[in-house]
Amino acid sequence: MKQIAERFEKFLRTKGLRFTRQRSAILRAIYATHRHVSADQLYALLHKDGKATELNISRATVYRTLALLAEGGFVQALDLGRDSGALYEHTLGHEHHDHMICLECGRILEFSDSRLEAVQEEAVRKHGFLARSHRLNVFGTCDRCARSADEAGSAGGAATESG
Amino acid sequence: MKQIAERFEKFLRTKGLRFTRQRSAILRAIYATHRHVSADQLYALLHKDGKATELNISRATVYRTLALLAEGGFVQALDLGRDSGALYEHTLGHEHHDHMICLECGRILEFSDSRLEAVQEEAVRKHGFLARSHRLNVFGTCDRCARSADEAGSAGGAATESG
DNA sequence: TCCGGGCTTGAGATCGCGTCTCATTTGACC
DNA sequence: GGTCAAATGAGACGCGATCTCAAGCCCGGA
Repeated sequence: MKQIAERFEKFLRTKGLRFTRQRSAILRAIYATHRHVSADQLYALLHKDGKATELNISRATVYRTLALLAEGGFVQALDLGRDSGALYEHTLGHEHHDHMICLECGRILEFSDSRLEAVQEEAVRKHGFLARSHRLNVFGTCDRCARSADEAGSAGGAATESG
Repeated sequence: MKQIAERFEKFLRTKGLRFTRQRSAILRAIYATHRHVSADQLYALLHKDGKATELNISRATVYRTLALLAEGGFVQALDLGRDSGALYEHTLGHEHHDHMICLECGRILEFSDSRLEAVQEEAVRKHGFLARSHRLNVFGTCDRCARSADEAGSAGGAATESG
């Protein structure tokens, strides 16, 4: 965590920006959770802990800092359609991955497959396109919901893990 | 086109809904263009042609109809992050495809690759996930922009085709 | 230590997409 | 023609996200 803060600080300094207490708090907050959080959830988080009392970070600052973090590659936005706000996840220490979104329970699962990357890259290059990044979301039913559907509605099913 | 209208009509009737002039006009409008249009662009389109004068379709109706069209699989929404509204494209007569979005000129190109689908499906299934649909957007530089960058800024580059 | 410029911040206004409300109109069936 | 539910239009509304701007804070220079 400390190294990440240092990297963020360096990133900011390079751009002639400052590593303020607010930015530090927001960075720590998003690296403290392993779920996908929206800007507002993050805002709420920052106000639940003691951090709020002394800092009272505003919504605008949360959004501004998230934009900076995204620019520096410290977090990544994740769009699931426009019914809900954008979700963010921290990236450092996590390989690139794609997302499976369960339409039943809303869980967001991560997965990755190197072949997928390779095929993608090649398919795109055939069109003379130079890929810089991509976003793959698969929508469907997660294992847990599929199972509980088989059992004709027994336990679980409405979890909200990681999302 | 006529068959598509009939299919949409049948789709509506099945749901106990009506195939009105407004819905017909919106269907025709989105099938008349081969670009990806936003709800508001569609609204503007409907007001530029003669259709507007006699029908004067409201924004609400455009959104409502697009939702119906999407539900019936006649159009498909395409999310490119939340900086812009959702874009729609008609689907009948078009195979499934993914999108390459040029970050320089904004062009949206379509591509598809059966291997990609296969690998995707398999990768997801490994996790016990049952895929229902997916959305793959690749961001980068299109052939045209890459070329004009090589030529150190000669012609073109700012096209807005199909998006 | 004091000073000044400029980056940051907070609070609220504002924007923009999309949805909702509701009175009115329209379509379909009798 | 009559009836009733679906559909529409105009505008209000909700909400995520951004913008505005005065006040605050950081940091380097004197």
